[in-house]
Amino acid sequence: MPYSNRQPRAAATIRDVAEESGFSATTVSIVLNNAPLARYIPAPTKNRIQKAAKKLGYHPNIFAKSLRSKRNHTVGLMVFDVTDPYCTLILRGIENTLYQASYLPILTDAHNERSRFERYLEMLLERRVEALIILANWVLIDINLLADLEKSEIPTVIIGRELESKSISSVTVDDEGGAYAALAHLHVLGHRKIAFVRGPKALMSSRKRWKGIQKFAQDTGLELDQKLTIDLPDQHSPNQGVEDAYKMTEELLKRKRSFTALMAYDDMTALGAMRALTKAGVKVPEQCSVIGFDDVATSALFVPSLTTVRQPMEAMGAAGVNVILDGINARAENRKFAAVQKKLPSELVPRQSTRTTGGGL
Amino acid sequence: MPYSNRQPRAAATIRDVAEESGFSATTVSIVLNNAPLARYIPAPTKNRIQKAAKKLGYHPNIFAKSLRSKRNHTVGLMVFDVTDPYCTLILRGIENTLYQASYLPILTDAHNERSRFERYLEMLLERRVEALIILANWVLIDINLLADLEKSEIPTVIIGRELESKSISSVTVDDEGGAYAALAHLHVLGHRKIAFVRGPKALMSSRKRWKGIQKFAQDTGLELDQKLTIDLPDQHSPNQGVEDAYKMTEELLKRKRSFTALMAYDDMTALGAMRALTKAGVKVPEQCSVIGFDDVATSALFVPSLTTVRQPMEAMGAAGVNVILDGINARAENRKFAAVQKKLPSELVPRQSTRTTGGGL
DNA sequence: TAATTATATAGAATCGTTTCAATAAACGCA
DNA sequence: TGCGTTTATTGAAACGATTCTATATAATTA
Repeated sequence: MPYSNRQPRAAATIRDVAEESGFSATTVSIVLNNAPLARYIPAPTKNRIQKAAKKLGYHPNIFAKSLRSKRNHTVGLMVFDVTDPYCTLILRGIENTLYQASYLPILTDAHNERSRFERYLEMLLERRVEALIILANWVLIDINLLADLEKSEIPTVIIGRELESKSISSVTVDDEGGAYAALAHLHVLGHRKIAFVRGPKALMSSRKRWKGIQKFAQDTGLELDQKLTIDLPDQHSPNQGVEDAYKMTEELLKRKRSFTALMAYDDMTALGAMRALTKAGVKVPEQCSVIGFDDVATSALFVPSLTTVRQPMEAMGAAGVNVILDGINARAENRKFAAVQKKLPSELVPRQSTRTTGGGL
Repeated sequence: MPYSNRQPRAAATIRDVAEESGFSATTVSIVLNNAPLARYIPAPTKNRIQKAAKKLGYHPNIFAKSLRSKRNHTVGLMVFDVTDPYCTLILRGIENTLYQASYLPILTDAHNERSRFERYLEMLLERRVEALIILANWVLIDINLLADLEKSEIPTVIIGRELESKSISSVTVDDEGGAYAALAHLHVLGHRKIAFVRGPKALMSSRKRWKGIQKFAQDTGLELDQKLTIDLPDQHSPNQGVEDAYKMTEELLKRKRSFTALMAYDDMTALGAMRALTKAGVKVPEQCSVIGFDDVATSALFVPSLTTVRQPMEAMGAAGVNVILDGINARAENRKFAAVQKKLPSELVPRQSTRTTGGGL
């Protein structure tokens, strides 16, 4: 019968099972939860109770259960923008790892808005989620926001952004190393005149990547030409990322300073840059190599496919979950638990958009 | 203080607020919930209670609350594959609409696996979500699965797939009309020899789109060349979609039968086809126009950008949520509520990948 | 044999709310 | 004045589980 006009006949309670099986609610509870005392209960009793439970289609009322036990096997998941392609694989990693631990996430999306973040945080805390996973794909986390999180007093991890916090864990990729490797890749291919479309200065990851670039330059004596470097605006948002990069690259081209390779802040930026180059008649990779960062899904599909530095997104999601799971367990056992800052290695993924500077322009 | 070694001092209860304010728990409850009886409570009393609640940082225990009221303002959200780019905007629409109604979704991802679907469904029902939203981006929903859903007896909507069910609602795009419009677009541009990479036969949307194509052919006398039609395999999965389409298009090209336009089942398929065409030396759109369906994020970024039929994804998500919200409300007021099948219009988005067959091959 | 201890089960308290039913004062009006 | 409302507030029951404490029998040990 459709739910439309069904009489919501009360679901079976533990007392129904007690009655059906001929034992008390206490015994039923002990058996069904396999509580410590269950070891004193003989098999026949257990069987009868289990049979009764099955017959009645008994499912413990989770509210009652949580009310007593103060646990609900639920974590809060706050994304700053689900439509950012950077999120999806991380989401997958999170979901998958939670699944294995029989936890379920409540999904919220801050839309990169401060007020929305706060409202959602409040909602999640009211629901007494056991932990918080923040997927900080973008800017915006200022110091106060961090304070909000710290006072929440439940295990919290931020994925995708480093943090100076004693109580909040984080999982990030090795931005510095990744950028270093990317530049090394271009260098090995013979590129010396390299343009950079840097990320917004406000972003920690942007600063780290630039640090990696500087380090490589220092290590090898490569000259970083100021005139070939341009920054994305600070109020840059991930979805207009391509658009912004397009404009910045046009800007760059106007300077009439030749380069044989372009390194972009991230894949979206690289895609925008490639578009601008193509539009300007510069062939990629024949006349100019392009390299990105992240390895979002689109990068592999593009023509030419984009050489990039892969963030191990699924692994990052998984690592984040494991961190908070540790936190939850520590808490349940009344142990101490210190926040951890994990940094995962990146991986260079060479594809079609980069090649040796042979004929070059 | 970090949560690591904090004494989890009990949160304030309604009785604490009662004591602090000098009224009974009953009165506090009435005031704080603005229950009907609150109209008899004078302002000064209300103020004192509210002040006390604020002072103690009182948040009602949601488990206790749900235990009594049997409501939890939570819906189950089952996605068949989050990594499918088709999902993201729908997710956004769902999230946004739920937010406005102060509902929160529990996110689950079936990974296109039957067993995982079942396990998650069970978990969601155990948590007594008030409704179910299924984001069926892909195949796999066989008849039994539908039965699973029907017996759940809570408002349920499937987004992205039509259904013959008296108790389950659905929200879909007008596949037939969309495909009709797409073909019309090609036709207007002068294309007559048109190749089709059709979706898996098992998919309802695939069948509908083909129906739209047939209808257009019939209406205009356009000839559909069997030799220019090829099907994606049934066990097609969204992420290998591009790969599959690539192979299928190569297959098609081997037939050595000329065509000036190619219509793909969806955007991913179109992207794969474009790649194969480019690889084979066929220029898009100069020598061959390509059109997709869906308008996933990547389509606008591609070079050339992909002409496609946009599904109003955010609107679909929103519509789905509104359907189940109606169901929830009907249920709360003990009204009847019939499942609805909504079909939203699509929109043609002309971009660079299609043009008139002027010089053509 | 008596005193323990292990086994098997149940009654009652508890978790923190909401809500039913009750009570008492103040008010309106015949 | 008296009686029915309206206003203002509360104690106690209920929601459905878990768990503490108690009890009775059986088995073991001194």
